[in-house]
Amino acid sequence: MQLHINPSDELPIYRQIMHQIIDAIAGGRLTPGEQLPSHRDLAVQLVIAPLTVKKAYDELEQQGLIVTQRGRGSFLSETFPAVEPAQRRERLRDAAQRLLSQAALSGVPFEEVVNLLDEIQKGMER
Amino acid sequence: MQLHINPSDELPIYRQIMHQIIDAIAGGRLTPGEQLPSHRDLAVQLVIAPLTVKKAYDELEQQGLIVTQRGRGSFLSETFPAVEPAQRRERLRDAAQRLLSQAALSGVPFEEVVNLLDEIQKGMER
Amino acid sequence: MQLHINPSDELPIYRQIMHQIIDAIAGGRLTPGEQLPSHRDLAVQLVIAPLTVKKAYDELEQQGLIVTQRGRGSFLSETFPAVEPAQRRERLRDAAQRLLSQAALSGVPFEEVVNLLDEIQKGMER
Amino acid sequence: MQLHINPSDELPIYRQIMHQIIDAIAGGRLTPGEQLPSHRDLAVQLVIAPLTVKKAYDELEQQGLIVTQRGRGSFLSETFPAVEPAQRRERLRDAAQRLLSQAALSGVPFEEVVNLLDEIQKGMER
DNA sequence: GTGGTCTAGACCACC
DNA sequence: GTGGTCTAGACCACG
Repeated sequence: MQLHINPSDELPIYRQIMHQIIDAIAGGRLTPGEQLPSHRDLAVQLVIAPLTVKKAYDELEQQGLIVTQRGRGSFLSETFPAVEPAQRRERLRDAAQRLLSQAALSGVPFEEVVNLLDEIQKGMER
Repeated sequence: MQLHINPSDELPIYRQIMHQIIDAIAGGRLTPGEQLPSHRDLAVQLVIAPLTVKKAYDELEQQGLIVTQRGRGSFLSETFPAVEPAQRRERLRDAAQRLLSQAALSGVPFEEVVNLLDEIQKGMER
Repeated sequence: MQLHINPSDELPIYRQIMHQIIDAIAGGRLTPGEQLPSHRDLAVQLVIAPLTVKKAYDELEQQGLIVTQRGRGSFLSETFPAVEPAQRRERLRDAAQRLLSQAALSGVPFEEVVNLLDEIQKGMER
Repeated sequence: MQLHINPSDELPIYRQIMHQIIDAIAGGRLTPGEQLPSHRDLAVQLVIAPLTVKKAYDELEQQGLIVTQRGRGSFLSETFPAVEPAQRRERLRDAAQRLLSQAALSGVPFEEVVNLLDEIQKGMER
């Protein structure tokens, strides 16, 4: 798994890590049960402090996406957490709303947004 | 214009205000040239510090979305700024990526996402 | 609110803090909406690193017991999170099981355990 | 004797083993003088490292709950050690405190806790 | 003044 | 080797 972080991004580093792992799961590039790199290794690879990676792992664990075993390592959950359907729908609507606002403000027509999504979707299935 | 802010949201209050104004523009609920409430009035309405509203207005002005005239008030720009096409595309792709990841993780199929967007789009055109 | 921590306890300091706050809520010594001391102040009071207190607050926030607002402080939630009844019952049974095992092994008769609980219960209602 | 361990529990595996053996003694499912499975056999059964089981046995031996005879195996003590009454009382009070806090936070009334204990107690006497 | 993030490094417990 | 905790201190963003 190859992660890229940008220290000068507005988003905190630990959240960038979280997002990329979440995206990798969603895109099927990480499979359930798979072992993640140790937080120390990943820290070396990304040239950041180990605690920063650990914080990302900790939050993912609290969300139920990964499981950590002392002395063994961190692993992707076998079963992902069930989300309240109502809340899920609500959140998705928010995100969709935001996407369309941004597109409209940038002058990108609705059709192009759908095309863009199609394109990304195909990339994620790879 | 009715705004809703959530002080315990991760997003800073001033950014919540910015987003909602931007969304209102994108959705056509605010029209070019229209006058915005004074930052003091809006602060009273939202029960927050006036400085916080002012910061939101300041940033929007810097982005060229609103124009402030001393002694008269703040107004929506008549002409919205051209955004760097490459950057615009990049940002939109990020937002789209995030939307699809979220959907995939929640188990919402791609088709439903497109349906959701369709639905929202129709609401915004109203 | 007076907290006492024991650095040489087996339980991590941040968990000792969590437990004591949870106990204070359960015992009604902290009321919904009440502001907690800033994590820096509490750190000074307990003579530990601020990050350690912050970690306790962070975990409590993720559990929905407290709410944090940037620049304002941390507050007890107005509404405590609803726990899955099944899971709640399960956990309580575990804890009860452990208590009785411990008592039996120490040779404390069942009646005395109930007396002890009575006594503590009265203390918590104060 | 059937043990169940959970590698992703916060409690170390060796302590999980200790607790379950202690609980089995307290509940009368293990009788004084009885032979325990060899640490290797138990390790195979639980699919964990033999060293981990050995550590549990070692600690139990140090506490005087089991006796190990070289070449013969490990056995439950015939006489359980006397625990410092003050310390015993202190520990029990802690556990009871925690139980009541948990119940109060979950909205379980005191009477139900006592009922739950009654129920378990009857199960243990079996 | 508040919380939010990050660092560099230490020490421990576990497997 | 792994994760778990804690420190002391820095810098930033927010209200």
